[in-house]
Amino acid sequence: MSHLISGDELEENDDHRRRLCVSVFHGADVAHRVLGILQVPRSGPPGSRAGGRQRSPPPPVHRLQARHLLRALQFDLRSRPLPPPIFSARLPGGLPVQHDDPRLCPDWAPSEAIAIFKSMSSPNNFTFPFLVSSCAKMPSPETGLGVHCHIVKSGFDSDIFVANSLVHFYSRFDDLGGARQLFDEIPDRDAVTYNTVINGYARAGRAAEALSLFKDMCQSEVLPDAYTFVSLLSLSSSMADLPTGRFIHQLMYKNLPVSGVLLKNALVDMYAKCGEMKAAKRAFAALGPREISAPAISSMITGYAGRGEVQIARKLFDDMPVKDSIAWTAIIGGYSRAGRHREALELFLEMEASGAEPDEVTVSVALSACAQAGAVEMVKRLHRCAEKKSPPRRNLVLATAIVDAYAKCGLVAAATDVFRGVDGKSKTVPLFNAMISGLAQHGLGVEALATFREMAPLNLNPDETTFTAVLCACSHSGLIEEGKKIFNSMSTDHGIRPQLEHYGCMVDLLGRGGLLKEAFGFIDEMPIEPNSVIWHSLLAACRIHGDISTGEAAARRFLLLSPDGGSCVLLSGMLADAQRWEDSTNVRRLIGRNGNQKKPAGWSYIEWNGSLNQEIYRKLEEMAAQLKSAGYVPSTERVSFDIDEEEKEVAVLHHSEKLALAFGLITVDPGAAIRIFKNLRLCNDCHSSFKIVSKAYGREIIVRDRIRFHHMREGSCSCRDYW
DNA sequence: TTAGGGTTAG
Repeated sequence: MSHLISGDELEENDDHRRRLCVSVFHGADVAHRVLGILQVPRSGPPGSRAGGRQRSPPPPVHRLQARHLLRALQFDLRSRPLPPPIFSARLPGGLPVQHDDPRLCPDWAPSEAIAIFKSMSSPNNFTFPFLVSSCAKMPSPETGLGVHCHIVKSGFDSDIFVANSLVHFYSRFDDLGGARQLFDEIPDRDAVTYNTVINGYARAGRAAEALSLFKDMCQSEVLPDAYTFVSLLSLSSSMADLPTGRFIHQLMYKNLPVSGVLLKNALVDMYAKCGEMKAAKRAFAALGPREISAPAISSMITGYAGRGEVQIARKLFDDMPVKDSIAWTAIIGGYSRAGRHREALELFLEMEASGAEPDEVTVSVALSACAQAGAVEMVKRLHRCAEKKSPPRRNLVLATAIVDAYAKCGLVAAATDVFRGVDGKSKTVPLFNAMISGLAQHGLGVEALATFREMAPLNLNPDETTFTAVLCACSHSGLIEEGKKIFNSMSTDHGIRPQLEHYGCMVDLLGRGGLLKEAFGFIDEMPIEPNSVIWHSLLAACRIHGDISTGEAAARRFLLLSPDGGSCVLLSGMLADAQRWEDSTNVRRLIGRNGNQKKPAGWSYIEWNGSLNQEIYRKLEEMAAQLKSAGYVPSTERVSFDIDEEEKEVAVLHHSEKLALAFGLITVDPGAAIRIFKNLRLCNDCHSSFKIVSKAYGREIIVRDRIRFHHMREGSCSCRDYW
């Protein structure tokens, strides 16, 4: 189309218009342009006649034309000839891999499709499926709900195609109740009807309902097809449920030839997600040369990375000549899940440099790596990047990731700003969870509870994660009564049965608050079996409060569940506190004999000019001495055994966080906070010496340890020495 | 004398 034709000209020249409509068959990109030229008039909602009563309305688009346009707008890969393979990759086993460009799907124009519909003279049962499907692609369900009314009024809802598209529409907007109701009302359900609802359940993780419906389907006249199996395999993948996945595979094997790229990919994905890489590799090898595509490779990357085999995943990734954003995200997420956050972030930078466009999932995954690594400057950068591309106030996935990352990096105020920037009505449960949990980590219990109370007026139902965050907030801030009330309200008001982690929070809450006997009784009355973590938590509380008898009882229960001696350093430390040196030594000997588990090495790091420096040890040996000469006297009157993770370190002076602090004192601008990230818990000595330093040097020090944040200023800490 | 609905990878 070398020149543009004005809408007026077209209205006078119907023939010309028809020719344009025919050209629509070349694809939706062309259709898009045609629509721009046609300037389809805006009109009222379906069912109202506002559109038809406009003054001098343009001639309505003929039904046939509209159908062609609608079809073109829905044009997707299925109707395109398979493009030639554009690259080849190689599996570790040496299998050649070819890939078809998966990103040929043109821009969607659902709103234009709807506009076309509104100008139609008489839509029929062939029109509605297109229309409803367009409505299912809209950001919100309003239009589709209007269309549904229109369909019911015009009686087309009895058409199976129309009904199926409506079932899909409800399912897409997560209204599975609505979808199921429609499903139940359809007298002659076909495979598509079943598939649509099964897929809806599968995507929502409602495995039992999906499988039960599948069973109904098998017992009915309707036979499952490839679509059914794709959904069921996808369900097994997302739940990492290997037995179910295998069962589905067997059924498939008996009942239909495994054909079609999607089904084969789904099989690869199922085995990969279940960590069954041998079977995944077999399924991958069964792909034809033209079937090996980005989805299959991405599944393999995720599978290998998930098992910690990052090198194999990396090799697969490196061999992809064309890497789409999903493959990039898979490998970045793979490094991050393996704890290699810094490499994950380096890959993200590489992705940007390569010209590939990170999408919202890529940015979220990178943010999560930042959050784990404490990469403050990178979070700020990603936030700026998101503001440009898809502002978090409207993109809830990004908003949630940013709130989480800011909070985990110690910038709780920045997290709050982003959270407040999201319109109340748009806020989601995960967003609230990120915010509440962030406030909890910073010991801002009152603020966390206030945020929690904002949920009910917005009709948001807190989930398991919300309660974990809220109870954690109570625990970190010593809000015992509030915590108890909220815990009890879980089952009475919200219908959520407390899980082990919630019981754990309660034990922590009671224990830290000194209610050790109550905590003990609480554990004994738990309806689910307590694990060693719960007893350990009580043991830790007993040590804080110096309650040896309860501590010994807790230690006995702990040992029953964790006979390798695990963290009995706590008990030994507690006995040492009580000056029962002999007992303490005996316990430590016992640990020496049985406790052969490897402890992670302690590390801290601090960001300097935005770059992460994990090798501060070497760099900072000299700095420690300098710190000492500046008047800092290490307090060694209580060398705690609680610092089991770092017991190999000879002296508390050499704790990595102290070195990081020394480095921070020298390198961080006066006036700016010194932010330190530590993988383990801050020990007593470091905690008290940091407070001294904050006063002596007039610096704000923010430390993130394994459990929470400590904001230290003027000689005191935000945790009020309660952590 | 047709056409239309539902599926895979982070």
